[in-house]
Amino acid sequence: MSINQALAEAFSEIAKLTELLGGDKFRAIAHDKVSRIVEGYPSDMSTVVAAAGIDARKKLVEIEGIGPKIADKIIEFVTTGKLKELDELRAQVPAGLMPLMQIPGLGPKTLHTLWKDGGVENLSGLKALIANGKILDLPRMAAKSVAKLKESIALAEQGSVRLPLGLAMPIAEAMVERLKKVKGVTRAAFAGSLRRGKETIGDIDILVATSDPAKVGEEFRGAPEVVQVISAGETRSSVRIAIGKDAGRWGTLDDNMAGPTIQVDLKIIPEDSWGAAMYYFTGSKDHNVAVRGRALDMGLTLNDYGLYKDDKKPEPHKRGLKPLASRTEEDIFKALGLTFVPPEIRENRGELKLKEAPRLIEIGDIKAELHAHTTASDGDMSIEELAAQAQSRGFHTIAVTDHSKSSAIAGGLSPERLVEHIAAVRAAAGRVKGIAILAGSEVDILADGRLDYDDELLAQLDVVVASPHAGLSQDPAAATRRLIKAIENPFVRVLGHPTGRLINRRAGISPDMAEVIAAAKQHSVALEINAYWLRLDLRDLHVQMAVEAGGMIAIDCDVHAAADFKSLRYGVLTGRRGWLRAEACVNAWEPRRLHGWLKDGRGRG
DNA sequence: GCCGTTTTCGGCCCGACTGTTTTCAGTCG
Repeated sequence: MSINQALAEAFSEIAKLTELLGGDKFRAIAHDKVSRIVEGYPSDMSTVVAAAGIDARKKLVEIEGIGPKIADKIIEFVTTGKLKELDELRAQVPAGLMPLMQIPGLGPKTLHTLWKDGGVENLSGLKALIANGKILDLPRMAAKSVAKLKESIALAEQGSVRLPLGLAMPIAEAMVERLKKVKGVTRAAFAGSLRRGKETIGDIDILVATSDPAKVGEEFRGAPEVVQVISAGETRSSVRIAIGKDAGRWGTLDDNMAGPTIQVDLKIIPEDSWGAAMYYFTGSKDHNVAVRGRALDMGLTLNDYGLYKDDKKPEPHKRGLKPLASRTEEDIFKALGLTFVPPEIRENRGELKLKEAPRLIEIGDIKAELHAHTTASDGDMSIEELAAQAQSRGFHTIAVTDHSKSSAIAGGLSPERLVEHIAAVRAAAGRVKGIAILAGSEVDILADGRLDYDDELLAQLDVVVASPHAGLSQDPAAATRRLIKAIENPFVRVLGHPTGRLINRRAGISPDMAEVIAAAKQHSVALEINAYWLRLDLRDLHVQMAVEAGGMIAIDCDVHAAADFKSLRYGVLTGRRGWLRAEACVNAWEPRRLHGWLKDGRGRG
């Protein structure tokens, strides 16, 4: 786990413990906010502290949301690996109590009561209190609440993990399409972290504008995959749906891939408030809080119905007040004097200070695929089928990059077979017109950083994608050396799925990304965003680091079958989350520039 | 615990839904 991740978890735990102990709510919120800030911070906090030396405290306080006390805690954590405050808080709470906060509907107040008045110290204690009926003696605990709690416990015991983007997106799109067909519906769309393109999704938010809210609600809650109706109001409903078990290329989901259910929220939106609602429910939370703070500073108030003059009274939309903006997201940004920013970068990481709308990479910009497999290794298309698929997507270049010899399980090519394969690719390139077919290889980076073929063989290739496949549990320092050594090989142009992580399955290696990015820039190597939704590697934060450092990015689908080209959208979303522009993405370059760079490393304009 | 061209103290985003209540607390997003 990265230091930032560890810090984020520590601050989040402090927030939860503070709430549970009945401490200051806003103190808890402040820690929770810092948890998200640290988690999303592009450089390691240990690096920040070390680089600033004696000025570490001053440096940290410059980060919005971090004050002197939090700064000291960060310094304490990165220097000692511990937080005294956290240890003290933990000592006050039974260890078995904290996991109960995962139970939906069970918040800090209720848990506090269960603990102090009901004597509950862990899950079995809670179950016993329910079983013997004594839970009914506690305040605000009657039959319905208890029944709901029992149901929630059962769901929590099944475990839940965030759903990978590539599984959530098709589910949401299918639901939106179905709701669009309901009579009276004028608009339907998904919002939330899915719209922002996050790599994993906690729940799906669907917004609908309709003349018949009741009918949409019924349709939504009555869908065949619904396993639980959590709430059912006039304008909002929440359900849990079962998730299909098809996890794409790599077969059936294992238990860590996805919870058996995911929550889906439906919001019925007045047509006039569509933009305000989309903005509100797209988030992120921290972006929303920052924007609404700005609104308040301007004497305005923003909710999911619109932007209103602030008269210090709640629910302006119910009192007949006319909003200053509400119909489109653009209207709201404009009325607040902000530059419109697309959903993917609404994370309160500097986007609100932009003077000009960023032109981020789009799917239509991608004109080349540099990472694809054929039947020669573990793909299921021939060279020409692959080329035809790429051509049908309007690409000018497709690189054939089958596995190297060490990836035996993926049918990696021996040096002799690679020589034959190169000839086959060149022959196909001669026959197929209208697209450049390049001879390449996805070469394993061995654990010590050596490549799987020698340089004489690599020299015969048009494209070398170097990727780590095995030895993914090595320590960060070794991983950093490994990747940098591969980058330094003069024939390498793309570093494929740099960490080897698989979302919800394995962490992969944790190299010092700043060093890897600097080396890649120096040697004119592009870092890949592997678009396959299980990988999304580089991840968004590292893309942003690379972009800020002036590095190059490749977005590749790691094609094994024709359907894999559809992953491109997830790679592009990840790029956009990292503020990537077409200029820095080699797949968006014109043929001459791309091929020139592949040949001699000089492609940067 | 953080933050500040109305504030260095007193705020801190805002509303829907539920269940237990007779007017609201708790949870969630």
